[in-house]
Amino acid sequence: MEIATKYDPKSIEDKWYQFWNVHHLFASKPDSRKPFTIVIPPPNVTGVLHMGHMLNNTIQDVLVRRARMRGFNAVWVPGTDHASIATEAKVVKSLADQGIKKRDLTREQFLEHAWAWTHKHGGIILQQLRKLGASCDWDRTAFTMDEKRSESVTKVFVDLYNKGLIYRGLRMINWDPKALTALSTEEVEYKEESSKLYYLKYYVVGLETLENQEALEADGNIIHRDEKGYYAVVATTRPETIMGDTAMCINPKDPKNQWLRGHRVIVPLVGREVKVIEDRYVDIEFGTGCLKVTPAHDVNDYNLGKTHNLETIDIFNNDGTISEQSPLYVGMDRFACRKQIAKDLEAAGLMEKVEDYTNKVGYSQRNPDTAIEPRLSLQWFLKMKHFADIALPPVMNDEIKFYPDKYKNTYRQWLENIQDWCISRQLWWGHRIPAWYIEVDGKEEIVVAVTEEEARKIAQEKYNYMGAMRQDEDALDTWFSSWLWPISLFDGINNPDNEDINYYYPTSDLITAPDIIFFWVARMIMAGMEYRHAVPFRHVYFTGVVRDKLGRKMSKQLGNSPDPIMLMEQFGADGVRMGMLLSSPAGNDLLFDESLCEQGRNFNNKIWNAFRLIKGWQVDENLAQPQACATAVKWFNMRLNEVLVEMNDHFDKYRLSDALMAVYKLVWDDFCSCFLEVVKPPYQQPVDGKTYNEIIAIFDKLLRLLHPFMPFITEELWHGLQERNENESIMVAVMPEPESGADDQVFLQRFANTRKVIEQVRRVRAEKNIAPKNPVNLFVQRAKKDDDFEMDCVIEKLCNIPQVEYVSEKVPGSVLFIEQNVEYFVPFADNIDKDAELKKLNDELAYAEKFLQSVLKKLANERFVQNAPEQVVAIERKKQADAEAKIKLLKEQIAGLA
RNA sequence: GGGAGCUUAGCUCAGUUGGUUUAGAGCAUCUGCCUUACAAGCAGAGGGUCACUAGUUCGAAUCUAGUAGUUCCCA
Repeated sequence: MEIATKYDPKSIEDKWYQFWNVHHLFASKPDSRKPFTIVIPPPNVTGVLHMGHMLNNTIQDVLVRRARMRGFNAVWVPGTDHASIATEAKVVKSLADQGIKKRDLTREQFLEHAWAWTHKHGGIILQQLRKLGASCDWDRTAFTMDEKRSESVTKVFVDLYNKGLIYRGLRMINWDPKALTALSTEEVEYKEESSKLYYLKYYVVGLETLENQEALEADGNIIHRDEKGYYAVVATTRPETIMGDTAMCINPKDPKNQWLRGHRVIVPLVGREVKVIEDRYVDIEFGTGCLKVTPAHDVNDYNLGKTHNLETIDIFNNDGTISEQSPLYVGMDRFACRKQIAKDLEAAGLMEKVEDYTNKVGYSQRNPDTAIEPRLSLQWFLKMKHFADIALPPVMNDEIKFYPDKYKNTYRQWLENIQDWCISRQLWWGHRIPAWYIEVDGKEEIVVAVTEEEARKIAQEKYNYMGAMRQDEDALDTWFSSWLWPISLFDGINNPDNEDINYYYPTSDLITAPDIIFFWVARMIMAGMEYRHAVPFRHVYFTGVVRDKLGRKMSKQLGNSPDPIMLMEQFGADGVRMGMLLSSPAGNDLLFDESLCEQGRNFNNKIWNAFRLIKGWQVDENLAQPQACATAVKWFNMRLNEVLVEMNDHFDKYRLSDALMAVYKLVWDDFCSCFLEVVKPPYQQPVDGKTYNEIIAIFDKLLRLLHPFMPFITEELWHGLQERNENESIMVAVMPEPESGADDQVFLQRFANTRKVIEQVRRVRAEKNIAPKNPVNLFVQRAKKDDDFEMDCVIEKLCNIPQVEYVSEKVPGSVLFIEQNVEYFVPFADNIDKDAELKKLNDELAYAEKFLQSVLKKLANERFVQNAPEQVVAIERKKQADAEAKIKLLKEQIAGLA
């Protein structure tokens, strides 16, 4: 059989993915086995695969494949999210490119375009996941806006409204002037930026003459006056909002501004007279201690306005331009207006000074270039107190475990300071709010129901109303559907007692990024507790952020994100999977570098070639098994068992990269570099049947162990290893599990020591430039033990030594080394570099003596001997004895050479 | 401003209850090899004052406090 020397992933990946699909190996139905459920964090329906998805979905696939092989009825449910704001923005832009304006379309027309767009671009990402090898149950693919999911959302809205948990109210909300919609507080991201602090003059009304000399002269007053009169100075970062000023506020305890008490001041340029109010809220230290109050455009000012009964003047249109309510600059953009007003204030002599200033500005998460505008608006809200109360305990008592668990803190903090969730969005792409407005006796009433028919019924019953109804124009926040995902995927809202939901819920693991812990994770827990009275998942594994090797977040703007599809073409899906996993310990950011994928590809190639080696052998069933092979097989099986224990432990802690590294080293260092080298028959000679079968069994186990990490190559080789039935797959083969008591620690230690001897001999060969094909001799200065034959044959094979010999005397003319306080001699009559050997021995001696000293120092300390546990002292005494023995040997060797 | 985390080899990270750790791994580096599965490879080697300071202890990478740097979350 001819097998290529290099592994070519391209030729096999599609073949096996199709094979799995055709044989329905990803599909799951409830049965008597234990379920293992993962629901995919639904990617944006019109999105394309990026490195974050690669990491996230690789991890999910590893966990699902492993669970499947461990006998669980594993299901991984895929789907996509409608991503209201992002998708609507894309559709609006695409329409604009065709010369169509959204506002010229009806809601129905727009939605037609949006669905067309979704059908065209939707699901690309799910196709791409197939390339990665994702073993999703594709028959279950869902979309947050498909029929079942939409129905679930509507039902939940109506239910929560009826429970009094959803209300509609006028509140200060975060407004995105680009997307033209309200946002929740979570969707605002604060960025630090360097801006200006403008100091504006507010002249005091009617204070041309000094009427109250005493107040003016009181201690601490800081009084401003120029030829036009007395004035207060207000520091602001947003001078354009002065058109909405309806008061000026000072702190009643601020000595600087006592003289302003009870006066009125004139808003610069605007000319409006406003009163000076007093409130402890004002920070005395900030700026001058005088605060301009704009109740329509700042949350804190709004609260002041409520307390002090101030007028509210909304000077902005919804797109961030100046509104007709403003006396000046109508129609101008807010930022253009800021520049202009600064100039005009300067020109009018109303600007005291301008300073550089660093402040934090809130930006829209979905439109990172758009500063959000606080705005008073009528929106729908979900009361969160109740949900915080039910969602906190399961995480705090570890019913849901977070990996890493530091996120418990973050979670608790958020829930303890939770604000009501603004769930309405002024968008069309999404779930339309099931609320209808009617006019009863000149008053607006709201009817909330799942369908219009039902709404009509309620209107009639409750208000005896049969007239026209107008449905709310707004859609719901996308997260208001995502939070139901683990339930709605199994139709658990519409059919709360169906077989699927009862079987698959609660799900097992959730794999997601920490930046959506509030948006999604917390809210899923809330929905789960509310609608299933049970947690939605047992474990939450927060992946790190994929960064480039300079530590920068990957982004389109920087162009520092590789194309995952290209990567997979270059290194193979298995290679990329491995690259993703290798350097991503749970919760740590992953500094991605293509070289990691290269490492993955190299590993694939290594396995490929190990396979080539084994399959290239002739087998002779009549040959007796050589001792070296018997030893190697015995050792490797024990070693494998050890690694199985280690890997299970890593998996239990969600340390996937450590689990992968453990099997990586097992395959490369133990299996390829050691085991195969021992059992490898001499050139062009056959291998004995017993050993061969054992090798095949071992390789089979290794492939199964590797399968969750690298599904394609393992399936290919597993089928090449021996004849399989037509529908057999490694995907559903049994995962090797550790056997307790299978490994003999003494034997393992002996083998480890043997490997050290081998290394020493190889070092000697390397130092002396002896080619591997030239045999050398090895003499051991001790009596031969009964079981030495087990290990000697391994040394002989790996070092090309005819026979290991035991002697009672030193062997002159040798290079020597000490291992486990036994002397070994490699005779080397020709040219021993005495000086070099002496130097080496002296260095070793110096090291050993220094070590002995540190041990003796410890033992000389009475308090140590008295206080430390007996065991610890015994260990130190053993160290002492060993060191002394070694020093003795070294001294002898030095004497012998000199 | 409040909170949480991090700082160990050139890089990315392990290091479980303080004691077989004068500290491990992978990658990278250096040396020698196209040896018969693999140069996407083989054999070998070098590399660290565990951020800094003080303390607790017989004993500190590990515990405590402070300092510096850094990341994230919240306001």
